[in-house]
Amino acid sequence: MTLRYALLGLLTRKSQTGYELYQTFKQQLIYVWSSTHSQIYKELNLMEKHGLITYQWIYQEGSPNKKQYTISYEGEKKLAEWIVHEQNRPLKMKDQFLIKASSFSVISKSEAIQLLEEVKQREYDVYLQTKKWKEETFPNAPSHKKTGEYITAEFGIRYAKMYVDWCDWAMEVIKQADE
Amino acid sequence: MTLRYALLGLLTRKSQTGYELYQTFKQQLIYVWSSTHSQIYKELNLMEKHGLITYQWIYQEGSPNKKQYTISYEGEKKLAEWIVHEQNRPLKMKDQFLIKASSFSVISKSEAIQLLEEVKQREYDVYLQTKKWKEETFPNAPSHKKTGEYITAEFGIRYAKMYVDWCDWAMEVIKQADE
DNA sequence: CATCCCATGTAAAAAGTTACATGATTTG
DNA sequence: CAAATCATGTAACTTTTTACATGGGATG
Repeated sequence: MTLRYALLGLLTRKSQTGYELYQTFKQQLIYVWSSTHSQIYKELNLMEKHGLITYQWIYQEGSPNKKQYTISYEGEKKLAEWIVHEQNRPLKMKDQFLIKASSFSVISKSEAIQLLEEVKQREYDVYLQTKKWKEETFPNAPSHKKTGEYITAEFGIRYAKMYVDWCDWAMEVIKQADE
Repeated sequence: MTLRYALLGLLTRKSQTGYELYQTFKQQLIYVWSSTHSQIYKELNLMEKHGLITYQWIYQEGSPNKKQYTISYEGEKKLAEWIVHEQNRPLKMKDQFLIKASSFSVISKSEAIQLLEEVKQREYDVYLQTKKWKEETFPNAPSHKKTGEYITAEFGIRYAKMYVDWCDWAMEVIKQADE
């Protein structure tokens, strides 16, 4: 059910298509919630049937037509209710690389360092990209209306930065460890 | 399949039961990989059938009997192979609270701050607990044999610390935001 | 006296992933 | 000329969650 509220939340920012919502998950919310386009399209159809959102077809020449979704009054009411009253659940992480890292003792030091180098690069790219987006989108701290977007962007930046720094630290630890 | 290798990795540290493995996921690996006991018991049974692990019953009086699993040579070989050659997948996060945070504009500033305060406390507890465990378990940087455990513990500490600091920052942002 | 801990499992339901499907336009 | 982007969807499959099941011992 959380996906439903994640989508409702994004639709309070502006009316948008399933495709755009998916892009936001991939680009701005990787450290918040992950989803796939097939899941999002399915959920949007259900949400529309439940009256939480409405849509209108936008006809385009050249590009495929698209469905622009708008949150309903009912949807906004349910969202606010959920945020305040739904019991908090612990986060769930699935980080394949950290599973590998937790077993670094079964591979060589040089192989471990190479894997860390690759992941560091990946996280550093995310860091730069998210930081750039946040600085362009919010040159100053925004009003309460945009706080949600602002603070989650900052979370992403801090997460990626923490990951990069940890990679550097871990490589040093491995280099200096006794065999 | 990643759960399988996560379990194999933990079994390289020492022979242990499904129950103990589940405790480790809950306590030491919350920011790495999450799983449930039902999934772990099922996977261990499959892994045993595939010859990746073996087990022996340990009979106990008073407490229920338990199955102690040990990684096989085959299992260790498959694990090392997987770590080096399995293609890296991007991490997948499911953080219900950050979904709520991303929609803070639909609730009041005071409600948002209360939610942040609760989550901050939760993360701070994890921070203290993980830090204590790491300092007790590794008074000094360990040899390569224990690097995996050491660096993932450090990751957990840094993650929880980052989360706590971000909560403080976010509360300030919300307090100072225009309505 | 209720709840938690230990310890293992099964079964049903929900959520999530991957592959298939279409097709014009743009980019390298 | 291959691949990526835009745009939506379905179907099969895998993974994950939740509930059910058992039962003694310890804790509050």
